[in-house]
Amino acid sequence: MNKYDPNKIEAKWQKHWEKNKTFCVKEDSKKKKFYSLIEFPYPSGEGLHVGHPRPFTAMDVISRKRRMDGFNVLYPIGFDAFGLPTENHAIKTKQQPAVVTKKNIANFTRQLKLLGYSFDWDRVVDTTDPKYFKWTQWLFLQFYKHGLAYKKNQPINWCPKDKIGLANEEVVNGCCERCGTAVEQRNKEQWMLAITKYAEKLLQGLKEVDYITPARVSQENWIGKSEGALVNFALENSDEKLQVFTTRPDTLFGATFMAVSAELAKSWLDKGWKVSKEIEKYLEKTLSEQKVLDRVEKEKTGIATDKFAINPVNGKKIPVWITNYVLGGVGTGAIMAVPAHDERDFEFAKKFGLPITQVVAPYFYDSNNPPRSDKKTVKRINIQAVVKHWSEDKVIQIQWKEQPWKTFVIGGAEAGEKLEDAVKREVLEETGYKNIKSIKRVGMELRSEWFAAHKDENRYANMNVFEVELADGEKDELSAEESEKHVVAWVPYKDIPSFAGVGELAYIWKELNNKSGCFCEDGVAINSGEFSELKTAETKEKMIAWLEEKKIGKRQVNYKLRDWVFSRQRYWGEPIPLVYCEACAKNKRFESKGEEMNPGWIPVEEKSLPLELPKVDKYEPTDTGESPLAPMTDWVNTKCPRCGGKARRETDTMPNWAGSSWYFLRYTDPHNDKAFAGKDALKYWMSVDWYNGGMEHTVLHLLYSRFWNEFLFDLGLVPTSEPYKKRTSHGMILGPDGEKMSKSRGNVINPDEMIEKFGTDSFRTYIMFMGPFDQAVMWDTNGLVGVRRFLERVWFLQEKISDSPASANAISVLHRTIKKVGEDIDTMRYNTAVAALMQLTNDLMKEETIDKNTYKILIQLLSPFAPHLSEELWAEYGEKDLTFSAWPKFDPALAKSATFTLAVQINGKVRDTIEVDSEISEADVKELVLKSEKVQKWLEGKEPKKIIYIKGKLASVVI
RNA sequence: GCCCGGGUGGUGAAAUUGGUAGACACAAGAGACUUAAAAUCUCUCGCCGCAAGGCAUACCGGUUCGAUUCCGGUCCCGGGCACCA
Repeated sequence: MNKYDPNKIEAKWQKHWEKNKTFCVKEDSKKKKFYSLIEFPYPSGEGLHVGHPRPFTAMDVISRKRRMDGFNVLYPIGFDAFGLPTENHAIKTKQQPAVVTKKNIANFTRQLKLLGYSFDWDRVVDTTDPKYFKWTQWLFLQFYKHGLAYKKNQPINWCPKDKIGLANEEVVNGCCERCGTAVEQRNKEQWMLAITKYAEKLLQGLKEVDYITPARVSQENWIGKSEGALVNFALENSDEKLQVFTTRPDTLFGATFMAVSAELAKSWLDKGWKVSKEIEKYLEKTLSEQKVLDRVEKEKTGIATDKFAINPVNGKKIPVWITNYVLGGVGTGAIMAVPAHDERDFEFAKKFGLPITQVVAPYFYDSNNPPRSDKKTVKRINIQAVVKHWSEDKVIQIQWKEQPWKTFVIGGAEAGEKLEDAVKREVLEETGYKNIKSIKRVGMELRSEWFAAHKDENRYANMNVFEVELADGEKDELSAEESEKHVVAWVPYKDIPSFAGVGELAYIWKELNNKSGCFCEDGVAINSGEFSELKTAETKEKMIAWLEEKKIGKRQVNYKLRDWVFSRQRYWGEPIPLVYCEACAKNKRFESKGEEMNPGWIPVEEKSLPLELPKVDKYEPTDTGESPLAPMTDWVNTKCPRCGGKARRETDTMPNWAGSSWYFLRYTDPHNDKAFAGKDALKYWMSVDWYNGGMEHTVLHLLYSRFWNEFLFDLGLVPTSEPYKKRTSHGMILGPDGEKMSKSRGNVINPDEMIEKFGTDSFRTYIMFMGPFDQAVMWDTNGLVGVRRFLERVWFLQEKISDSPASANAISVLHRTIKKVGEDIDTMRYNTAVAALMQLTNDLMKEETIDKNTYKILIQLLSPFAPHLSEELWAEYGEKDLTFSAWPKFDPALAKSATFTLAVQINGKVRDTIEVDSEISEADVKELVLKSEKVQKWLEGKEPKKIIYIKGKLASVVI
């Protein structure tokens, strides 16, 4: 046997796969397809980062396993190569970005090939290749023609360092996502894509796909759908209305003031509203503060005005305030403030002494004693008292004798009785304590419903909770009647959450500790006229109906999602293929919706695509925010494709996200020059069966590419509305110090070095073994040593191969491993899959000899992780095409072992283990267990109460 | 603040319809082989204890014969969103 020499083996098989085009696929209607996708890398000058191989290897393992499962697998690769780092590097080194890109792609390709991935290298795409971006431009024109692209002058987020406009999504905490520089607001004409038109579709589409929860949730949050109502408030002494959007129309009765944004107030000023000097000053200050984009929560400020609004539901006059916490760009720029049920309004009302009116009561029903539909319901006013000890940190717990309840002091208020008096009376009656120091309300008035078994009726209570401090321990004897019903106990304050028997316990506990005084959840309407005692959902519906009937409001759906700023003022991106023609603007002869919306903007003719970038020496970004293409008059001045007259080109380029919004479609037919992809290819391969990528792309890239795909689906150009069936995400690989890898920290691991030292197979297997795939893991080169040892052992096992049949134990372990590895790969639990393979290998090492068949199955199971070593050994034993060999079949009968270790528990603790026959009967187990010396010892001659037998696992003796 | 994750040996981590906590690896220690080193192999390895046994899955309580797993509460860490009305 030769020594295991990974470098030699790996080079050999990589050449073999390349020469034979093993992983290049064609559409084959006879075979089921599987399309696995990774996010194509940005080919930076740094070369491959050790983070790349984690998702790449993971999906390679899946792809290789799917091939062995009989699927026709497409696993493509490409390069997302437009973008800032390359452009900046090119500027610095005085090269053409195209040249730099080419070099970087070559280096990435070399590195990726060293990793032995089963990519279809015939389908490589490069977003900067004119043959590719011809279709990116063509697709943009479809958006344009269908009226989904429009030009808009609006403040944009400008990064002064990168000299580039940013989409809202690219601004993080008021700073540039890429470089961290504080973002400024600038006015600029920008091309926009109307992604908001697809908000509902993008939201609904999430229901039919299998995305990991965080990915789905963050998309939902980003789309930010909220349903509610628009309500018009009449202004006193004016014909004007003040319109607000609210998601809580059910709280209308609780609106005690109006809050408007500074922007809205300013617009009133411009219309001639006369205000005091103070208000003028306040507006000026607030507006200038809001220009600075910082997302940190500010101290709430505000100023009262001379305006009053009329609350349409109760005719009450309520003041209009200008505030800084209502934003101009959100909703209508004004709100109705309901301080009892909105934290922000609450905070503001407290600060300025504005009235707070409760109109929603927290609602609870006791799930242990739910109201019964066959019993009558009695309405009552109730009180509960949390009675605190005069010197210790304890409260009274009433322990009921007839019911399993442990409650506070609880009772009813009699007709006309003041609630505080009821509290005093009940405390005296139920506990005997006489001297009360203070009584304070806890939380709000609430509603509670339960079945009162002792009275055989349902109770619907107007419940009021009080905190009662005793002055001292002086008390009366309890009446015989009371002491028969319950026991009075003092329990530690912190044990309150373990009380039982009241539905509202959690609410009381929260309010006791955090006296916010504001309730923002659903409940029951109170103090709301005809709507009182209705549940929140029902109140909303009825209120909207009422508003619509009275013509003072209507149902409204809002989305947080904003349209996509699609212009960039940089060189290294796809030119936007539009020209501006003044003559055509005047003629008003529009050939598409886009031209109607953007008069004078004429699409470049499709036959003249791609519109390439001019090759020039100087393409630095400008400080003015103008595109570097703008001064290139030779390129800019052109003929109008419509009228032949003078025209100039759009000088903005597309954002980085454009090319990556449809690359998965191009992979299905990458060389097509008649269409972005052929219908048959799309029909066969789409949609992507499994897409793995970084969490950082779950909002932007995922949303944008879904948007493009859904738009193309509506045009009938792609076969499915959702592009990805399944989406998963990998955790980050951290440096050996547990920090994010970065050059400045000096904790960067170079994959080339690792591969040279340990071999690709060890590297791949280690990356899969490191830890749970979806969690961040620390790099540890020592771990790589361990994996290399494992592969050495697999290699060494050849020595043990003989003609004698496999032992029963070996067969059993082998079959359990077949099951485990297959299942673990399918669910991305790679770390335990590798552990199982190690276990099997260790077990086989202990065998005298092993048979060839067992060894070959081990090789197959290992092959997705360590394909080179596996191919070499597979060939060694006279086989061909490991890639397409059938995945080993699990046989449950063979996986069974003859005996198992029975754990014997006594009162839940393991006291003994006995090796027993797998087919042992329950009766035999019980007999055997009782014979055990250890059990005898613990029993001390007594009879066990019972013996529980869990088949194949354990017996539990209860004493 | 809200929404997701997560908290288990010296380290990375295993363990799901509730059933032997620590699989698999790393590190460490002891030994074998060797002139020596590396490599390899064997053994030990949660904590306390000579042992019997006790204590251990962030913490407190509950349900259960039995809880890392289920329920209630508390604390801490990571990620995302953040005056969205």
